[in-house]
Amino acid sequence: MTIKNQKEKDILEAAVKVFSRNGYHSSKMQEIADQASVGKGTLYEYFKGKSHLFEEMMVYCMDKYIDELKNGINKSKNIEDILMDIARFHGKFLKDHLDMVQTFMNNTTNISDDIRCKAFAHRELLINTITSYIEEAKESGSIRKDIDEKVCAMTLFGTLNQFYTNKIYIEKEEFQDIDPYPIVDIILNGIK
Amino acid sequence: MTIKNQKEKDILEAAVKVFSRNGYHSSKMQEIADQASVGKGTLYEYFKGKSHLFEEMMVYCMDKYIDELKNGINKSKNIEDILMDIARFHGKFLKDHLDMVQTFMNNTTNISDDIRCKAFAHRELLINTITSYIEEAKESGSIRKDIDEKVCAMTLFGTLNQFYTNKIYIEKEEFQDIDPYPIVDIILNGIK
Amino acid sequence: MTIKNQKEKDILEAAVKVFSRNGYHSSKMQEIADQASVGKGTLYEYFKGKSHLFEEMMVYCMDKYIDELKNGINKSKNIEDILMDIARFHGKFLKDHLDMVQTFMNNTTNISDDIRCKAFAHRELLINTITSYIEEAKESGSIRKDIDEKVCAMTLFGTLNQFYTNKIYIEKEEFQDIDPYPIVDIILNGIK
Amino acid sequence: MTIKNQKEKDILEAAVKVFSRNGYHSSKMQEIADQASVGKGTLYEYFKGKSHLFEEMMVYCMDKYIDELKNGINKSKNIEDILMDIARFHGKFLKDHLDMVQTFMNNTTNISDDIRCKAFAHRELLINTITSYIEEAKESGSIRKDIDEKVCAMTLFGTLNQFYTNKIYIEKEEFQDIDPYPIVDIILNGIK
DNA sequence: CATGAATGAGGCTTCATTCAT
DNA sequence: TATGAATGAAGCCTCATTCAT
Repeated sequence: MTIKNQKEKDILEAAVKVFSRNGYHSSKMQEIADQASVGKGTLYEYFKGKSHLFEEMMVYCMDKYIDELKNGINKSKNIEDILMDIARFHGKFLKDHLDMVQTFMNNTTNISDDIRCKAFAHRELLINTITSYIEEAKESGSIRKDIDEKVCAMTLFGTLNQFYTNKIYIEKEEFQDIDPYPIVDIILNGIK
Repeated sequence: MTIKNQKEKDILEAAVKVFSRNGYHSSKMQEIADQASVGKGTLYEYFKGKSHLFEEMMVYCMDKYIDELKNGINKSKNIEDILMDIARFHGKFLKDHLDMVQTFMNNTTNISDDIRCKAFAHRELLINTITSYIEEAKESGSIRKDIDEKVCAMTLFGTLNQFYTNKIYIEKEEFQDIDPYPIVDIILNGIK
Repeated sequence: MTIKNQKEKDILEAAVKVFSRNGYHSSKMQEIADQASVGKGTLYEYFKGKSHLFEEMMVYCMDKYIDELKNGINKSKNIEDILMDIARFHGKFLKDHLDMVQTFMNNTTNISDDIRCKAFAHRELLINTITSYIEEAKESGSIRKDIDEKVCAMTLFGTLNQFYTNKIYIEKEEFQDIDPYPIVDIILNGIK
Repeated sequence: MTIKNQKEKDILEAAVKVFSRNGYHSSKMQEIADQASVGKGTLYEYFKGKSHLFEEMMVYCMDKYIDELKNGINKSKNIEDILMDIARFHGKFLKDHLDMVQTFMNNTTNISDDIRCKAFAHRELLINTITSYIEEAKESGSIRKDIDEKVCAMTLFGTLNQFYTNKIYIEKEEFQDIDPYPIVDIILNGIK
């Protein structure tokens, strides 16, 4: 997907906001149109329908996440710094784009099989990006050889989501105040 | 919630199946009624409405999960065995009640604020149950004193979900074939 | 209609209360059953269905009204006393059976054509009863010979309803405090 | 309420027809849409829901009645002419807008308390308009000083409704053939 | 006789999508 | 290209009625 023009981007940003606020089914095309300051019909000039808009929004979010992740991580660092970077990046990304990420993370079930599949594929892509960092660290020798890098990425990713979701929704903490070190510590050193 | 009679249980089991298949919004009361082999009106004899049925189903799932978890874990074992037990239990529970757990794990966004809150509260309860196991292990000295047991529980829980979700939806593996040891290994020993 | 037994009467009295409170469509069979302290199914032992129960209730009310009217009016009195008697009786009947009369008066439109016709027929019967009093008074010479007794009855009846409805619903007056003399005065003496 | 455009008016006119035919509860939104030759959804573009449409229709009828009443009565006439004018107007209005008036007059019970209150308030407004005519006649000396003008208005109004309802539904007379003089005669001169 | 659990037809309402302007 | 008025399919829920006990 290439963003054709500013209006398409406006609609995507509006979609991110609205879908994030309400989830897929509770979001109305009218609300997205209002948020984007365009007419309802205009949405259909740029996107085939609601589910298409949702998918495009997911891709848009994904790209943004991965782009920013790539720019935010300094590969030369050691594994501990990399994990902390990823964790902090995840936190910062949540802080800046909370709505996007939450939408992306949570909208897996209450949508059609088709969209659900695409969502999983996107999530996979994201995990693969993290996996590649682990892989490099493994090759450089800073982590054990017998670690499956994908399992490791999933551990990190799943934990971060669980952790931040909890902090946000249950403990109502501010992002800047959340210290991801306990998680990184467990992943690095184990609990034993 | 106490289950008054068999029909109420039938409806709950049907609700679990249908909500799990389609998520909250895509599930139709008619479909749940069909699945339970009762008339549509009968649902309303037992539950005030769709959202009420969903909530009751969540509680029903939670209770089942926690009950079975408590029965499935032998507390006298060492921490490694406990983690493997929890992991295997999670896997077995997914195998037996895949639909329930997935519904419970994923329906967080596309629902009303009210239901979402309850869902988070239930998830919290579940994590607390796992936390208590970690706590005991910590007290018995089998894990480091500086570990936050809740962070540890979240790490385990988030990872297991991520891991199994991936195995099921992406890699299409059978539950009995999934070995959770790599995850337990990371959590126990770290990746370094 | 002859009232078979006490239970049938209980149901009719309950129907009067409930239909009066809520009108035809907002009254539920369950509520009538509760009010009569019988099971919902029992209603159908005595009445074919809701509309049948409504009709029977109307007849029951009508009979009660006419019976009480006949007993309450002393025919030997002069026309002024008769009109005041009818007015006061209407007032007292409203006081004692407000619910019945209001139901009877107002449920003309929001019901099926069939029931509506019966309601009109009942209303006609009621007006005819009043008409007969006017007729006697006309024959006894206490009112003008050129008065159409039915128009007179309708004037009285229509006015009383308008008057009492207004007092009850708009001015919230108590029945015993309502003096119908102004109406009787107008009908007797005119406004000129 | 200001009528925004022709379509809103079409819907209101359709609502008048349908509600009049069937009453509130037996009228279906689909039937109103069909009568107005619009889609069912269009009703909801103009009115929040069924009860809102009903209320707006009542106001629409009221305004129409009062407007036409004000234009149809020549205030300079004596009281007899005024009463005959009001009676004939009521008859003509019934002839032209039978459905509206009947709906307005009869839908008092089978509706929610909220709507019922509004209906009473509207009826009150209508009676007040008639009252004002009586008041003027009283001030001009053409009727007795001891007449309560509101009681008089209610007498006229209640009687006309009773009278015309009877003629239409029981005697099936045509409007143009109904002579309201007998009523006016009673009100003017009394029955004595 | 009496009951009330079970039923399903029917209606209000929502909202994604279309299309004339 | 941009719009938003119009649409109608679809779903939740109510409640009169039935019937097994």
